[in-house]
Amino acid sequence: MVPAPPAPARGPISARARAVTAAAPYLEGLNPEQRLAVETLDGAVLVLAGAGTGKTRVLTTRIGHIMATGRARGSQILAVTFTNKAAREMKHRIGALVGGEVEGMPWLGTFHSIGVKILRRHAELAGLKSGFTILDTDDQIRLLKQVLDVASVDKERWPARQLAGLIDGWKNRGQTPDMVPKGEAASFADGKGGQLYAEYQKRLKELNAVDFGDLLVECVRLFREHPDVLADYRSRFRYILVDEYQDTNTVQYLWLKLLALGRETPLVGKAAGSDNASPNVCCVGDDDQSIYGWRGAEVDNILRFDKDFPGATVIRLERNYRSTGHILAAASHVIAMNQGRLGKTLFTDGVKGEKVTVTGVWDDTEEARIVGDEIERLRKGGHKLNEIAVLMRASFQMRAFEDRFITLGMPYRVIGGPRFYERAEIKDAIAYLEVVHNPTHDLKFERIVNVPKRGIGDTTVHRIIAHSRARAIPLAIAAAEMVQADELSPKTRRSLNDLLASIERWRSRIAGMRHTDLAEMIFDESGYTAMLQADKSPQAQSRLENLKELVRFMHDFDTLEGFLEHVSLVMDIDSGNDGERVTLMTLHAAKGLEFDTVFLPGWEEGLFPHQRALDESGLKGLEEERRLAYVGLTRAKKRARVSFTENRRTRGLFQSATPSRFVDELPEADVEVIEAKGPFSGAYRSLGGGGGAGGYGGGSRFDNEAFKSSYQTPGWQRAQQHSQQQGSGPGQGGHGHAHGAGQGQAQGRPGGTSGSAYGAGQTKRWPDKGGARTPRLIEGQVLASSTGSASEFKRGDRVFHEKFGYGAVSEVDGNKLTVDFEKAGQKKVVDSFVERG
DNA sequence: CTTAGCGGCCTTTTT
DNA sequence: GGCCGCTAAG
Repeated sequence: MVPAPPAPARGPISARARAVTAAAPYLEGLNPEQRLAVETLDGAVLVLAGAGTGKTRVLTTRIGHIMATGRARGSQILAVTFTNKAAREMKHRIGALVGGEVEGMPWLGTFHSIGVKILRRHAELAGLKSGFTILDTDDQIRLLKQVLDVASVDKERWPARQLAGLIDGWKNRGQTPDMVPKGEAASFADGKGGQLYAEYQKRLKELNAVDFGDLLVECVRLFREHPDVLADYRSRFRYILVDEYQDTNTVQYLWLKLLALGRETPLVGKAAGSDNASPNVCCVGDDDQSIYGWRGAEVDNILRFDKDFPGATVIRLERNYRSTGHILAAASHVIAMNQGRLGKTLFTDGVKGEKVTVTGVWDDTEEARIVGDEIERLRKGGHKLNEIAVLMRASFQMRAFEDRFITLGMPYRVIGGPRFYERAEIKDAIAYLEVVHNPTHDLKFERIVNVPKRGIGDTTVHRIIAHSRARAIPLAIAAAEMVQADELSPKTRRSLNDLLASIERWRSRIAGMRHTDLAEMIFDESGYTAMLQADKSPQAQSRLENLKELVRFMHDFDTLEGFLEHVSLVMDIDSGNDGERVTLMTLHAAKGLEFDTVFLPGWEEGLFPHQRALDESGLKGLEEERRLAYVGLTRAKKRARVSFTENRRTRGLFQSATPSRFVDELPEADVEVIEAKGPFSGAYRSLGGGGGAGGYGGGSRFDNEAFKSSYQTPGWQRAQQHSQQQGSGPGQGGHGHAHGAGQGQAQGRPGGTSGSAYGAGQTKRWPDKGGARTPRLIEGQVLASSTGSASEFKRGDRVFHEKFGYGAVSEVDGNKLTVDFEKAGQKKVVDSFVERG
């Protein structure tokens, strides 16, 4: 049911608020709805903020307003976000608003960071010691493996990962081992699922550790079991604000309800306003942008807000300040196909702007090519590369774009690859630091005990673990005891002893030297740096760089301890990633961002909507996929470019694809069909042309029939011939090597190489250079022959490339090089992307 | 203890 | 087609 439109602010509240307004410049420039959202301070408020309607501004202004009106001090406001990034942004903006640092808001943070804060204060009540450690996903898996071992579960059939997923899911729903539904608990390891979960929790307690899920589950338990503690927080938090409410999962929801209402169920049938606990809770979100159902988010939370908080004020922000008319209309039309939504109608006063374009192409290579060409064109027209993004459904799609951009010399950055703290070398490094800081951190100890390899293998580790279990002591102590005894072979014994001695030695230096120097010392003396230096693989270099980056980052902290506390929670680093670059990322990663021009490739059935979402979640899954389409479109300020391929390469082989149903859901009036200008566009062109001008003659414009028939056209056949020639042609064969998805290259190239090395205006375009020089046109080659400047490299030079590693130059053409990479095969690259190897 | 080779998996991802 | 994780051989 769609809640009634918001009633205007009433009585004394508005009067009071208005009185303030005169002296509150921050309220100026807000539209009426935004202002209402800022000024409705009493009771529960749900702000439905459509894409680009000024959500963050409302949230931050509201906080500023609460403080400015003296209703509460910063320390009495609880403001939760999902990501550290969002928390940072909010802090920053409130700071700008209030003028000054936001030291006064200790309770602004992520659900998890606030959860830790609360748990640390009452650790004993939660059955923990105050210095408990927080396990990351890696530690979690490690621990689960041990649990599976002890229970002698076949790890082949029942991987620890899967159990981790299940436990995560249970924790997301706030279920402790005894609360897990029997059927579900039985679904793992022949009915042992529940037991294993219980065992895992027991081990966590023994280790004085919690995982991410526990930060909330344990908090909820604390609140339930200790009403006095809950009451304390309830009186402390006069105002509660929640960002991205549509993304909350069940524990977060319970957590909030306990804090806001003091109980988990709303008063049924009671007059809402009479509840003098008066939860001043304000949730901001957009049901249409709920795209995290698969990791436990419950859209229902936002859909039933007014049932949880009877009498809640619902305010809709529908005035969009981001996108031009056609884009907004297209997005709205698509999202309107969804059933379960609260319903909003976004509008804009701005210009209609350009229509959303739809282009069908032959395959992913051509798709990347037309996108690259268009970006080239836009850049020449003065478009900022930072204002361009390519948003895709799945990360494997990025490959084609990266390849193409490298060929073009187009600077790009990838967001959402493996993040900094997820890289193996960083985890190793942090594990060392953690062990030095706290030698009883068993999982970290286990991680580094044989990295770099020092002859302490699985058997030894297992014996240490067994010993530590038997005596209920930490691994490091167990190891020390075993070194004293004659348990181990002399070699192992010595090696282990050296390690333990080193740890002690480093530990004794904590107080005496700068933590950054200590870190360097540790990486050096442990042999870790030496290991990377000895590593000839192409990634080793950037790994060393990452370590340096880590040490640089440590400078921001005063102590080792401070640094470690930070990283256990914040798996994120703000690295200077500046410079003009095109952004490549997934649709998920794009939520909350905006760009002038947005490319949306891969709109094909099976990929988007993703087949798996459909199979596993049916209509619900489809609607979430549709919301993803909505999120994608609404990222665009001025230009949105949708494309789909007719042939998608999956698992190495080509499969013909059908355009996404979402393409058909775009409203005719706001869309323009564009022909691909490449040589492979025959099929689509025939469709667009054959279907009548515009191609919108009712029914599906892109359905299978149309495509089937187009397969007979000359264009298609030509294209097919082409692709066959290409497939076997030189320079194409290299496709598919060495991408090493996520090998620390996630940032694209490091600074230094500049896109400007690639002279604009020198590019000759398809297809004018036809068969004159080569019978087959191989992409990249035309470009390769067209640049004037001579390269500093010559045939036979050995070079190093950030992404492809080492190789030898086999051909030089202007500033384009053909290089035979040792690992990656033959690639064409721009010389500015390589250095002498 | 290390390394090579084989088999299974393959959407999205924060804390 | 490629990567990760595990197992079995050296």
